[in-house]
Amino acid sequence: MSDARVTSLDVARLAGVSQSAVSRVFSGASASAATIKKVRAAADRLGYRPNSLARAMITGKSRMIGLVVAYLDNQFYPLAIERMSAALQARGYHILLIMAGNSTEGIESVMQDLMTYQVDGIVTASVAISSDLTERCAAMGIPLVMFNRGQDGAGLSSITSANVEGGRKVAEFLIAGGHERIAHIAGWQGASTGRDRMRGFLEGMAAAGREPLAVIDGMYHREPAIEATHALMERSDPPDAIFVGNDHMAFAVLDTLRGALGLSVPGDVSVVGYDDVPMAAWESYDLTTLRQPVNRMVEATVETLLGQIEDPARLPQKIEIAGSLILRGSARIPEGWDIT
Amino acid sequence: MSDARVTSLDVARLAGVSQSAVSRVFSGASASAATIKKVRAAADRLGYRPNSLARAMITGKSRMIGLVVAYLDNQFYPLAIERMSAALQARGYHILLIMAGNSTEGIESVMQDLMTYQVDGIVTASVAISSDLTERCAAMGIPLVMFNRGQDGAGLSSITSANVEGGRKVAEFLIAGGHERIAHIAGWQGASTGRDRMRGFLEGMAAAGREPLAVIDGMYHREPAIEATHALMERSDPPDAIFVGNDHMAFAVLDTLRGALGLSVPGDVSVVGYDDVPMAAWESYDLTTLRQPVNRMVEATVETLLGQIEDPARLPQKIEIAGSLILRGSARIPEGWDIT
DNA sequence: CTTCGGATTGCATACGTTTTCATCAACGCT
DNA sequence: AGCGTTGATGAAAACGTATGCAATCCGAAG
Repeated sequence: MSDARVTSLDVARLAGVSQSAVSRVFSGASASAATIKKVRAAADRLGYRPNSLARAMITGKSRMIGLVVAYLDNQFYPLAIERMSAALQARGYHILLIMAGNSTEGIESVMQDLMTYQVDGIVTASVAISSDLTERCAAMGIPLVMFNRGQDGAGLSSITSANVEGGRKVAEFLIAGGHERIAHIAGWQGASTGRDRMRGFLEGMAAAGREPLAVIDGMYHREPAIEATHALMERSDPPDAIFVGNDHMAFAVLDTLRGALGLSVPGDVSVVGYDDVPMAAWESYDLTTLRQPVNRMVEATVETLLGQIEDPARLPQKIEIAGSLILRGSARIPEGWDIT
Repeated sequence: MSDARVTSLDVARLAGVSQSAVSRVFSGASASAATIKKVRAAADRLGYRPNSLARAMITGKSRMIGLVVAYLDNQFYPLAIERMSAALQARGYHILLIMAGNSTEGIESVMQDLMTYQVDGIVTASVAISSDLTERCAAMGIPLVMFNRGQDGAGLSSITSANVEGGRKVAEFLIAGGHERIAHIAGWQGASTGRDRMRGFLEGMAAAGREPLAVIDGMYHREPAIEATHALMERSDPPDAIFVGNDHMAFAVLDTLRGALGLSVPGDVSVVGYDDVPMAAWESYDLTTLRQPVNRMVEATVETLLGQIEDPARLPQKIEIAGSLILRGSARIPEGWDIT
């Protein structure tokens, strides 16, 4: 009914109590049963809800979390956002979403923006930030955790899957499958995930005395991955297996192998991805891939972040979550492996 | 350096001016060149940035937009979010993101939450809301625009593609292609988009004196669409064309036809989708589909919303944006159509 | 009946900004 | 020189809430 915004003072007047009483009822402080009843009744009648911004001013806690995401092409991120949002909402937090592209200077200003909104914490997903910025966060007492990307600086938390181990598992799997010429279309080498997966892969190969046929940076994008596939298959000694740095690129590789090149998978080439996004299970792709456990990663992210918010003295953590290889139809399966 | 939060008063003291002067410099009000210089210098030294929440309290404008999204499985929504975020950021707005699932009572409370954060406006994407709630928004003077979903209530804005017309176009296309038994796996009939596309489709069929072989509600989800595909193809008179209510379901239909059923597309069955998400252009699917122009829809959404924010007297609008049929390989193309 | 203690309550202040208002200096014009 | 005009500036109020502090109330214990 009322056009104007209704404040705690309006409620107080209608209920015949002081403004502080109203505040106490809604902030859960102690109040007599009688007041609570009167206040609730008046509030319901006026449709009153406390102003979160005013509340944030006084308490110093906005209950908002800044979420900085580079892009959403890769299905992994929408999924992660969905889960993260649910987890945070369940704990009474809200998400201030920022899309950052991948320009470093853009990030800088955007993060500053976030801070002016007094967010209680920041999650960056697949985004690299300058150490200057992390220090600034630390100085302002804003906890920061990097999701799915590590960084060397000491003072910050990160949650990733066990990328090195994952890369190694893939190498072992492909070697066990009897592949002779194994290539790698790597994740973007500017990101720790891409580098770590590659490192693990190379270690796994080396441990068996093997070397990759070739390694090409696919930049985590579709087009470069397609080009890389062509480049690999045009060689005189084309690979009989390709490990691709993430599922998003692996789909492009599969499309190219089967479509433009008319090859059979896994008959001519085995393909293994990384992530296990839902689409990897779709019949058209049926992609063998190393699963990143989104749920557990999100859970850890939220836990770490809120932990640091509630207890600022808590030290930053770097958590790695192990994932397992999901066997599907895009890669030859070694004897006996499917029983595992 | 400083652990504490730095306020305009700190800057004022360092610059040797009053707090109001600092405020004026940062809010763009008039000030002498001398003061501006002093204030800027002091602010830079302290790393001062105005507190957006305090600013919001006083101006009554938080420069935050609430974005309520049901789910992100369908690639159309991540894409839309990405665009919308960019457009809003460019105009100095920020996004408060809420995931709402599809439970009606969940929406209710979540929207209330949004309002306590004093958002300047709300965009709902693919979400239905009670008329009670729209009234409450109106009463609080919070503009609301529904993205990709219409609703009959008079007082609210919505941006959709021209769904009826789109459905009709698909019908005409499939009829022109000489298909004899045309079926429809419809979008969720609880949503206006699903109903409108179906209505247009039926109108188009009727205009040619035809009737659909069958119509099944696919709920906009993958599983129901797969079941519907099986149900259709098990008939004694299976369809030779299927119009699917959106791309997300169409991918499931294609997977099922080609995979489990071993059929050829478009040899045995033509398939047409709706949305034209990027994935529709991928080689594996190569889906003929009716394009929803995301960019223009987002542009219109932002325009409408900000228009209403700046001028509250502006009337709500229902905007429909026409899309065109994108011809690809999943449906037989009528003689001469590809030249269009 | 008095006194003590704990639970409630109201008053006033604080949070960090924008904005109105009055003051003041400077300046051009008659 | 006097006067009005303009532009800059500081003091103070306001936004809507939480909370420390003092006052008050109530019942129970003595």
